[in-house]
Amino acid sequence: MQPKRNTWQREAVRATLAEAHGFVSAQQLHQSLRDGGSTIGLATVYRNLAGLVETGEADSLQSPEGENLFRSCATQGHHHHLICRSCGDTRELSATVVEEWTQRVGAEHGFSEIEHVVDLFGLCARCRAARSA
Amino acid sequence: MQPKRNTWQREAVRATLAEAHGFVSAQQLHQSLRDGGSTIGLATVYRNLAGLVETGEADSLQSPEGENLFRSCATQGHHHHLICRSCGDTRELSATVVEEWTQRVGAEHGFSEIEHVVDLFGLCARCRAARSA
DNA sequence: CGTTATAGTGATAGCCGTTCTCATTTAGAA
DNA sequence: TTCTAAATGAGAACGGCTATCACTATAACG
Repeated sequence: MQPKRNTWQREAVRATLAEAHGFVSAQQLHQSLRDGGSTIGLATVYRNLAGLVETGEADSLQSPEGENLFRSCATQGHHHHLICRSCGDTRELSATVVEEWTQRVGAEHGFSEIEHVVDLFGLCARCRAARSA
Repeated sequence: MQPKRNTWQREAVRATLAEAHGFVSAQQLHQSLRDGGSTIGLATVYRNLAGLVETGEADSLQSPEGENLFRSCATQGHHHHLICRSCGDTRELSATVVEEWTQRVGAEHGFSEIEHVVDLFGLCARCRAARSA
């Protein structure tokens, strides 16, 4: 276990991430902080985000454009997301079915160290209503 | 409909992609072509790959590292992939379990038009053996 | 308290995949 | 053959991210 010091930068990243409504990019987060008067560096934002992901305090996923997005995580442990492609609203999902399936399929093909990307994008009820209005 | 001309470059990309065993990056494909004596440019490889994806002749997905990978598509219609992160060898999967799960979860949360990204990355038997040797 | 070792920081350079630019080439129609 | 614009290719540019390294400040210890 590496030593971890408490810095105001780490806390600032944590706080700003928590304030964000959905998934945010590291750069957006950095900009928010700078806009708020912080002198925090971009590299530090990246480092702390990576740290938060490692400890399970934050989630990360790739946007379809290949950018890494982050979100402060409510649920501990492994889980997936259902994301509204219109408003970005996110639901956290746990999916035993999927976990079992990945393991089984991996084993059947002789693959090990299975990593899986399972994210659902859809249109939430509110956005669907708004669109048809 | 935009005009499409037939160039030897397009055909070369198609052919080399078909020869590849699994998912390949644009850069790898370009390198293969150059190694084979072709004078094709990198930008052209990118352009033609994008074109093939658009017409459904090729699949594309993001690796966990954020790189775009391409593959000439055997199965028509919706399917998933199990990909060796070392050699790129790929198995196409159909997964009724997963399809059902996505629909159910979407409905439970009032989401519609569910799109899902489900791709598995692992280490195939051959690469695992090679690594421990 | 003050001292001190070192984890953490921040500016910036660098890396890597991808896209853009633009002069040149060439497919395909006339 | 002639013509025109789609397509090409070399390299510049771009954007996200990581590495570097001198400096700062946390927190353990005296």
